[in-house]
Amino acid sequence: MNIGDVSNRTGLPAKTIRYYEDINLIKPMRDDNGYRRFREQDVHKLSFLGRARALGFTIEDCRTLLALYEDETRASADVKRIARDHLTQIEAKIADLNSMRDTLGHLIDACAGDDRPDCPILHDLGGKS
Amino acid sequence: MNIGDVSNRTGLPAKTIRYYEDINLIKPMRDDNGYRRFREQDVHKLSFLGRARALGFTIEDCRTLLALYEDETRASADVKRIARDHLTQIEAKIADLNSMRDTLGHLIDACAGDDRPDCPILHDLGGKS
DNA sequence: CTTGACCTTCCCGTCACTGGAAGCCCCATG
DNA sequence: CATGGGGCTTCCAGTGACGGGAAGGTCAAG
Repeated sequence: MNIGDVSNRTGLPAKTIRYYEDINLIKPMRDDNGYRRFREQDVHKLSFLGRARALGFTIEDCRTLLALYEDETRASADVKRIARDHLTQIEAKIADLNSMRDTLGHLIDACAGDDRPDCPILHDLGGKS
Repeated sequence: MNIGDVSNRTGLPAKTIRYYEDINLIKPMRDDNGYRRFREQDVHKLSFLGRARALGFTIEDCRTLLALYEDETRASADVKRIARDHLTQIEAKIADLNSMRDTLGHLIDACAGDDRPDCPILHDLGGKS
């Protein structure tokens, strides 16, 4: 299977697949013409990576998770710890964004949005004094 | 005022202040020894930028907002549009993160987190088949 | 034989900084 | 007057996770 087929099957851009090879997440074979040749095993790994990335795990987390996935003697506690740490990060980000959304929402509501210059948004950014 | 004082007063790292000069957000004077000399006006602009960045506006948004801030003939509608667009982005990000949090939360709850290898998190990442 | 779709590598750009090196400037102390 | 330490300068490189695009090799169809 060539990279285009793998891209179609996994939904990952070819660029991303090459990148994952660059950083040693996958090691596809090579044909005589230099083309990458992917086995089912590679496609499976890439699908795994796609799903892990979609859950927001960093590439380094993905690397670790993939290693655990392939380690029959893993402890699920190790996986759970990574996931929990990541969840904590996500929740922190959500909190940040919620705070921004609230502030911004109030300012937008207070702004007339017409052709006059008076603007509570700019007033707030300029200092609450 | 030197960059260190401005950093203390605005809370922005000196590196960031230099960067903002590099990209023409501010134009501090220079002393004979080459040191940047900041006026109150510069400090005020930097505080504005710090608050706008804290609300998650991109640098380019900040540039536009600063220009509007200094334009007495602005229309508040222009400001409001930028803010609303940004709010939309924030809400999209929050939705993404909430979805990640929910999925991840369920998986974490389902994972024993002990020394056995069975792990619903990895199982899910490996494909729901 | 040519066209056009794939594939390859390589390098630069993204965004908003951050770290660090090498070197100048200024003030206080011995 | 020398020295030491902190502050300032510029410049270069790295971050994360790719994406764009150039230059060129490969392959199957018409």
